[in-house]
Amino acid sequence: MIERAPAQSPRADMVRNRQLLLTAATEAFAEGGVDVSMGEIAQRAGVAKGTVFRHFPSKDDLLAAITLRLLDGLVGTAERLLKADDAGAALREFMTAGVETLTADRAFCEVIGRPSLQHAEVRAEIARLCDTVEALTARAREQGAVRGDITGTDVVLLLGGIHQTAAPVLDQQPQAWRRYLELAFAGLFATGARALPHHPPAGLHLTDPRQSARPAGGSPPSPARRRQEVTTTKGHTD
Amino acid sequence: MIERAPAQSPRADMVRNRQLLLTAATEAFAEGGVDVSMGEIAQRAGVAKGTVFRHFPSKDDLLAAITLRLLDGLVGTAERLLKADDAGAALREFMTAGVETLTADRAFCEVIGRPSLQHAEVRAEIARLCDTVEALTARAREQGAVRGDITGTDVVLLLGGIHQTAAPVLDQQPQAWRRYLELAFAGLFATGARALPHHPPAGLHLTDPRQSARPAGGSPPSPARRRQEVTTTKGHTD
Amino acid sequence: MIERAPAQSPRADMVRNRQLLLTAATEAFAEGGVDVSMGEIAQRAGVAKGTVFRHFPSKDDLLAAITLRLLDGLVGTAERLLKADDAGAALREFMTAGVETLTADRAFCEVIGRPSLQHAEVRAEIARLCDTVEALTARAREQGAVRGDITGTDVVLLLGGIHQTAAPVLDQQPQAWRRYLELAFAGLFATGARALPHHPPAGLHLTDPRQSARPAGGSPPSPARRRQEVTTTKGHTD
Amino acid sequence: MIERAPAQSPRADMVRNRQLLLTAATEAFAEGGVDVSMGEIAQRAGVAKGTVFRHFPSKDDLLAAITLRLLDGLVGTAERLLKADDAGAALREFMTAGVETLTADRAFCEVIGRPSLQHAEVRAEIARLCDTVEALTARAREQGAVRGDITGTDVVLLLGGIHQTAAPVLDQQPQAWRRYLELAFAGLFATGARALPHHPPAGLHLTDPRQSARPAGGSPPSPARRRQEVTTTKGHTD
DNA sequence: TATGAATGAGTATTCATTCAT
DNA sequence: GATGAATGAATACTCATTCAT
Repeated sequence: MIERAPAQSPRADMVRNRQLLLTAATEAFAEGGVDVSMGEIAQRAGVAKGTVFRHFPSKDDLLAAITLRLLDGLVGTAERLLKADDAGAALREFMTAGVETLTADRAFCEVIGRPSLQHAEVRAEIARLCDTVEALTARAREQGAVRGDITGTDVVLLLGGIHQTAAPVLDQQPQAWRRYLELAFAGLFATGARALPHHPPAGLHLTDPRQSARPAGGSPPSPARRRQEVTTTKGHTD
Repeated sequence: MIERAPAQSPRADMVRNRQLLLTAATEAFAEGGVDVSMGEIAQRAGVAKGTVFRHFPSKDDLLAAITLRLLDGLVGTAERLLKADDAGAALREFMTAGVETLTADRAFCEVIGRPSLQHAEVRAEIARLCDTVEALTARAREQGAVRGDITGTDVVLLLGGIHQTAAPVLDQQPQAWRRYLELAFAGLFATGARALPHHPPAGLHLTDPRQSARPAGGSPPSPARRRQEVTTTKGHTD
Repeated sequence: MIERAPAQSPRADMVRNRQLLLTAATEAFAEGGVDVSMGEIAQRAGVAKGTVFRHFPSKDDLLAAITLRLLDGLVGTAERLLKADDAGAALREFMTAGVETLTADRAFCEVIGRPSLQHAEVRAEIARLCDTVEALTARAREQGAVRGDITGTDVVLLLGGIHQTAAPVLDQQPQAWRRYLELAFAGLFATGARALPHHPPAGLHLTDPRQSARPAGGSPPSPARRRQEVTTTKGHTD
Repeated sequence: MIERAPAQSPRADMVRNRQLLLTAATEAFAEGGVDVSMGEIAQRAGVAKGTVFRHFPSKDDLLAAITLRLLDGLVGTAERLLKADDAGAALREFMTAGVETLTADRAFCEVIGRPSLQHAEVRAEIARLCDTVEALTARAREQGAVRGDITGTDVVLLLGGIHQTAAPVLDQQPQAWRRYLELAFAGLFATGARALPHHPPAGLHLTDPRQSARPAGGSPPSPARRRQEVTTTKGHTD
């Protein structure tokens, strides 16, 4: 109902809308977490609700797309830093970038933090991130810049942990994460410290959540659950 | 639907139900986060929905009750450890207990992590926890067991951070948090490390969420939002 | 579930649905009073519950829309009659139309009758009605057709009163209101009668109900009451 | 659980409670209308909810009991006035008392106004009231104090109408009903006025609402409706 | 392709009523 | 008889998703 400039290709508009949506959704989720409604995102992007669903068949797909963009960014950063001379400094820089990213995006944390929220693609990208960061970490280990028992997966996991440490005071002290990042560095670079217990996680090669059903005591998965398999963890029963 | 012990007084059943509810709710929230419905909790506890509301007039009250139990436990632990000789070991023990507690309860983290989810009582108890832990930390500092720039609030915040670090692999490796706890200790006890940047948070003396409205760019607060001021952050639109 | 005329634009259906809803709601409220549920209205209109809320974001809005339609009709009638030569006859005609309207709609009375049920818009329209009717009445007074101490607000109030007089026998004698209307005329046009006591109401310029809390003796306003500020007056306890 | 003074007879307490309840309920309903909850009434009376139900098996029964008391009062007043010399003045006095009673009790109006809210006993008492008032009116007619075409049922109905006229301004002008009562007198006593149209209602000998089902278009009476047959008119659907 | 109206399952919460103590 | 805990149907309202235009 609103005219659009006749763009170069018929697809130009679609591409534009996709960008608009990703931007709006990133912002919206960042501010409000995964519970922000599709309607609000549509509105922020200035498109109709139907358009959101044309581009992303479900809310989960949209969440996945956004998360992937962020993960890609981190992977890119890690890859770039792989070329730096000082591997310790590179690791520092990567982690700083990583925590900053998380701090800006609440939804990202929620998605990353809950296995049940994850798309296959996201899981794959997480694996890629872990691999790249493992390379980064390996170099730092070899250069003696980090303690020897630290893995790439540790580093990736720490990103979320450091962010979470500062999260409760985020409103009052938006930079507090820097404090806890430094504290983590102190641990990470404490080459003389006592060895870490418990073997390092094998990576975040998370299993498909659909296979790890309710551990115990739950009711059978109601049919109404079918929709929303991924987004919601709302158990329910009735 | 559930057998009942032939209790002596009508209160006996009520007490039992309250316990049943707290247990069921703790479990349910731990598994599914704060979005688990009251209906599911009722069912898990084997009572009718109305019974949940008789015991906890609103979902927030239930959440608060659960959270308070956990916080009380932590405060108790901290108080007990205040009497230990070795303040460093005491701090270690407190943090171990703390992270373990968190690991058992996802909702706890969500409630603690989001100022907007908090009851006045919960905020008060958090303050109390911070104070007690500050005392614990002060002793450790004085004994030279921890670096000098660590506060009690730092310690409390770290509990959530350490837990979060391991959370993504919780299903596969339920003990992974021990690894990151030790790593945190390495940072905390690294007395020679470089000073932490950014002054320590003043405590978790969180402000009343009703005063810190949506920061920016949001949609106008729909009137229907009025309900549920505390629990939900769900935006919506259409 | 219901046949639809093959309309030209998507709006056609929407308009139709809006009409369907207003009609169904008017009927439903007329029969059952304001306590009829939104679900029943949806069903009567042959639409889903969500559709009702798309058109009228809350029950109050629906009630207000219906009431406004009726008020508008009355204002229109009054304005038209302002041009008549015989002001007394015009007033008679207006009142006849008014009572007839009310008789067709119970909810209208409940909404008009209770200050606490009112939308700002409804209050404004009531004020407009009073003003127009005051003009009508003033002319009748000047022409000596009505007693001198009758105001427009009196006339508007009488509409509800006359309707109410006949309401208990509405089912058995749907035209009984004509009898009481005539009786009211006899009072109104009784120019020689003794003066009315108590000064006339200043108009129905009702105050915002949120400022006039429970007068006395009540229970403390439960927080859960916040929702539904307008529609319900349901106290509760337990 | 609370000791009570060992009253004369074992029933003394019951009688007391019944009074307490009737008083509390009258007040509560007067203030809040029929939607006040049984819980609130119990609380106001200082008894437990169960006690309310022991005395009045359902909310309708309680409502009926209260309404009967008021009706009884009116019948008593009418009977007393039957002995007065000046029948016109007696009628005036009766109506004044009647409207005043109504004005003090919102629930009474709701119950009287809606056939569907009525108990058989209430209907019988209304009939008795009509009869008594008919006698009162007949005397006034015979004395030429009222116009000849006015019946006792007219008078009873007018009570509600006059009250309703002033109801919308009740908060601001609690005495406004006197104005409309006088206006009604002017009509009633206007012996020279034109004859009233439409034959007078045969009385309020209302039919059992259960026999006059939904007139048209409604949904089938849901089984869940069975309870609450009288009180609620809440249709519902889903 | 974009739109936005319609859908309908889901949520928290209320309240009359029942029943064990 | 009194108590108050438990019940469960009902209600207003939300939101992901579908589908006609």
